[in-house]
Amino acid sequence: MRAENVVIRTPFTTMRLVFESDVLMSVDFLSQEKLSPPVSLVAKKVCQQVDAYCSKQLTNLKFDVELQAEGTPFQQSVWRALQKIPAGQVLTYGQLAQQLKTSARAVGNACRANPIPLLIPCHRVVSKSGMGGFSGSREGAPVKIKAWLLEHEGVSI
DNA sequence: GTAGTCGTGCTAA
DNA sequence: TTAGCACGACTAC
Repeated sequence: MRAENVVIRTPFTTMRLVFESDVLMSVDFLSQEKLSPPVSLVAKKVCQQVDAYCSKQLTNLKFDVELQAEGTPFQQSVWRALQKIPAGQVLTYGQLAQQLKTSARAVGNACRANPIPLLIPCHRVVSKSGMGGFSGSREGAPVKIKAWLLEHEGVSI
């Protein structure tokens, strides 16, 4: 299996994208790491699209890259619903739970398990009483990244 | 208004 | 089976 780790810098943080055989497997946010430019055609294309997103040329990210987010059937259904939320629009955990006929906490759990934040836009789901968490955390740097992304898309919480 | 409590749906161990 | 969650509703003060 061909694996590729790409580390790029964005205006909000440094991102690591992990590809396996031209399929994007996971994305994580790093405070600091040596950059590692994309090599494969697919990785280059994704990085260009992330750049375009960051420079507001393409705030509504629709990546034509294959994603493979591994999770339970329930998590997959939540992630599919997340990908349908357009840029600039946010839903609360409760609203999304209502759509999926489940509970807000269950949606939060699925969001926490999202291995590909940004491309699966879990930042567009917020708590009824505030920002909610991001990237597995309810406070600190991840939440600041979430705030940046929402502000970038023209959403104020 | 806000802090505390509990119900909820789901996952992982 | 049980503990732990990126939540929300309800209650008491």
